[in-house]
Amino acid sequence: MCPNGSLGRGGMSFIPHIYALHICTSALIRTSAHLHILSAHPHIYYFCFMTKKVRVRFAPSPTGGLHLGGVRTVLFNYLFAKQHGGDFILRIEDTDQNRFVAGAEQYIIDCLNWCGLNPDEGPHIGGPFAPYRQSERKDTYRQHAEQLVHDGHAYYAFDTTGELDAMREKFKSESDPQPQYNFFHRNQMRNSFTMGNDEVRQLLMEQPYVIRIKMPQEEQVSFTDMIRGEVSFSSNTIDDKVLLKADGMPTYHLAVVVDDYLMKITHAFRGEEWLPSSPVHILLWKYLGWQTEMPQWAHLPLILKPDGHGKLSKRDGDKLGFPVFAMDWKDPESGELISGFKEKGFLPEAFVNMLALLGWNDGSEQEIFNISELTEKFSIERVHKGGARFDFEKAKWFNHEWIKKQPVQDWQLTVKKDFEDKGISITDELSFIKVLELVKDRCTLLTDFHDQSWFFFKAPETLDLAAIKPKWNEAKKQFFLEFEEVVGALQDAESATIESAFKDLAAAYNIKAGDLLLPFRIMLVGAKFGPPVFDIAAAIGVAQTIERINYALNHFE
RNA sequence: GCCGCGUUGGUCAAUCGGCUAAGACGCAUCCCUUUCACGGAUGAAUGACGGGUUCGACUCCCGUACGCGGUACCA
Repeated sequence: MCPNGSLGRGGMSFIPHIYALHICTSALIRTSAHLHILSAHPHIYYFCFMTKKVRVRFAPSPTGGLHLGGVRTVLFNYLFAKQHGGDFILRIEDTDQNRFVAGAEQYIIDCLNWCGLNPDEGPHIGGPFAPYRQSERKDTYRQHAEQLVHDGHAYYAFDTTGELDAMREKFKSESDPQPQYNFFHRNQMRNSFTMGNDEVRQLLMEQPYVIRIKMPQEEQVSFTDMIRGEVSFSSNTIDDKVLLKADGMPTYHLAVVVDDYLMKITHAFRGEEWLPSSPVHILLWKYLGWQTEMPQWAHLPLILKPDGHGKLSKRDGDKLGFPVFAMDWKDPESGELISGFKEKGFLPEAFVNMLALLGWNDGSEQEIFNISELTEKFSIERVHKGGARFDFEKAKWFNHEWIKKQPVQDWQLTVKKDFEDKGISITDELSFIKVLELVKDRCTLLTDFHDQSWFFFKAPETLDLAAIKPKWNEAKKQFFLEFEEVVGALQDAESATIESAFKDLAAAYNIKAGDLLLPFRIMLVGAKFGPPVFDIAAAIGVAQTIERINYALNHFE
């Protein structure tokens, strides 16, 4: 399956892309890291194979809650890693000190834990490539940025925000509404291209500066995306991105490349929003001299709003009545609470299953997958290119399927907690489980259990009198009065025993049992819903049944 | 504006040139159930548009339209 030592043929368009990674069975698989830069001049391209352990990472910035799309990115990373016996790393990209939000990192870790997608390495558990927080690796980035300057691939820039704005304003035109800091304009800015060495040295000590990548002119930067195939960009359309900010922190562009290299990442999966800046990253891999180690890229499709346009954002969720975060997130600044799937009543298995099927399927008709089936069947090349609209109804369907599928023991504690929060304390675990078992077919969310079964634990106070009043009469009243005695004298309180006693008595009264069933239900439940009445009567017991009949009889008049 | 990536029912989607175009969610009708559900059955509903290539195109190519993303000292 994984022949050793074979090399790719050289022709530019004949490079065999090694997609079928999943066919390899050993933990060590062959990966191809290749990059080809098509330039006007000598075609330079590299193509090499190496054997190494699969390592993937999820690299969120701790700026708030963990979004659906984020969890799906985690999932795909996780599945790919586990499928290949590789490692899944959590790396915190906290390079923007302005957007840092306290508690966000722990929240992300908690979400991953709830989903069962725990990393093998990360800031909370450490690992051989620690630290895993970029803010703690600050010095590393500068060193590489300086190296790029030294090699002529980057330069110092001293322009202030005001000067940048002025430049953009000055060159703005109909055909170029957003002028870029690039080969065309950089010669007119204040940077180490336009200034003498002495002046630069002087300024370096005196004022803040950034390091920018020097984007080449007229170069096609192409790479093979595991999902999209060949993707190509002209270097002309990309500006000289800032690599190192004035505060000494790297931007994402520098940090991902440096860390992916240092952490020996073999496959980099991220959202599609990164596709346009991928040439910057590819060039950086090349300029830093690491191209043979470059990971294989896969840009995941976005998850879109159910209606309207654009990608799903936290605002849509609460507006449309469904969560967009994995778990409840309370913004420490504003105090705003944004709801999560966990608290909404989702099973983590269902949440993960639903996410996996949003943009991926295994080609069969199967829709319900557990994590080990997903791990076995997942393949990155079957991930769709186009974005998927999120449909909360379908998400609920997944949850319902999982509620029916999972043993009650797995989630009863969650439901118990929900009951307690709603004022019902559970004392008898065993009968609680029986009740859950009885009503689970009619619950799509864990929070539905309360509404579907509270009457097992508490007598109804208000009764739906309108449902029985029109057909209520003295004969029925007499029936129930006598039924109280019959039930009290029963040998056992099994559902079937109660049922036959009920029907026998109905026959004796010459009333159709069907005409008595609804009143009985109203007596026990208060309304027209719930599992079969005799099951309810059996569950609440003889004494409680009699009590409820009595209470109702007093209210039916 | 420019650059990139997309486009099969309302939504998620199968299809790798042979289509009378799967399946699921949702919706409708019926059956089951003397409640509400579950379950079962049936039904309505799909290849953006225009050109090529081909015996044959949803599938390959080119345009157009539309959507999305990017165009920051944010990630």
